[in-house]
Amino acid sequence: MGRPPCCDKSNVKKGLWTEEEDAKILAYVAIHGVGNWSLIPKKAGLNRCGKSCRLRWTNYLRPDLKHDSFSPQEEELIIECHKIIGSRWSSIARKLPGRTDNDVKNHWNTKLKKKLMKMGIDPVTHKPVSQVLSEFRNISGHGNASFKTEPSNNSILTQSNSAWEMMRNTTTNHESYYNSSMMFTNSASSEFQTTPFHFSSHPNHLLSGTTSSCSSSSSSASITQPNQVPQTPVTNFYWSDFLLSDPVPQVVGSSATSDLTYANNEHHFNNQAEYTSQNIDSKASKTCHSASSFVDEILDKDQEMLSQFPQLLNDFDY
DNA sequence: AAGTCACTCAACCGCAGGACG
DNA sequence: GCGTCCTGCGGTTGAGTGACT
Repeated sequence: MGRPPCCDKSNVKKGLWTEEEDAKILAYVAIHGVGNWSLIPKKAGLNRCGKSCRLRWTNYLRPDLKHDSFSPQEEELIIECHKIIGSRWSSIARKLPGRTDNDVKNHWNTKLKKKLMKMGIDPVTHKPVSQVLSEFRNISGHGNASFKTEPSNNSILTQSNSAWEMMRNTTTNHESYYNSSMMFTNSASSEFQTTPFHFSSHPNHLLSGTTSSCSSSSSSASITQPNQVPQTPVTNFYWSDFLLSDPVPQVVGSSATSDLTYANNEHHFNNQAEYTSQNIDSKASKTCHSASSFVDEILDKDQEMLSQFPQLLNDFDY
């Protein structure tokens, strides 16, 4: 049976909105306010689905919306928020007054993702692509011929896409992978970490739109070059090493650690976003003591699974 | 000038969760 | 506890447009 449609699809108009339709919604909302969108089309004299009306209002007609392009500061905040909470566009949009989740999502998919990939940063893990590729070779055992090609400057995007696709294909449920990744501390995997990016200490350096910003990075932004072998050799594979290296920008000179509650604690995320924008060292001492044992348990399970199902590693077919 | 391609973004779709009776 | 309705959300689609051949 399934869920009944929200409206008679065959009798409602679809597609782009006309000025006249916009005017009808605006006029109705001005008098009655928003709410009960299923009734609004009828009351406002629109041949549209209520859901469509709500979307048009929230994404375009709302008076508090900005319609200009994203500023570098907004872009940096999106990237930082995405690093922390992933593709929770509505939460990210709440950090950007006048922007909708649809705006943020579109901007990420069309601009920011490509910018990061051009800079050699995997947009999913926010880690250097070379590191992701290097680690992935360890998943597949002793490497695979298709990934042994030497990356050139011209192949950064291709390499990035490869890394991205590998992550997607390897994870049966990408969202669960991502959510679980948010729950980890970096403490257990710090042995294999490269130096994290410091967004806040270098405003806009990520967003200059050129790869030169990457190559000219200072000591505080020591991202691994796309065509460069990671400085820290990866000798073993750990799932935890695929996870975000640090959900918050690391404070130089401190032992800032992450927190287990990022993914599920909006309040905490708000604090972190403010923290990010202000670059203050207020949470450096906030430590989660259960994190290591949690990661250890995951790793133990991982080893257990591999010992029981060794053929899993052989099943990858790239 | 015409055709093709790539990109952007508004809009759609289906699912999940909360409120309510 | 269950069903229905409404709203919010994230992923995806496709029309429009400009760049390129």
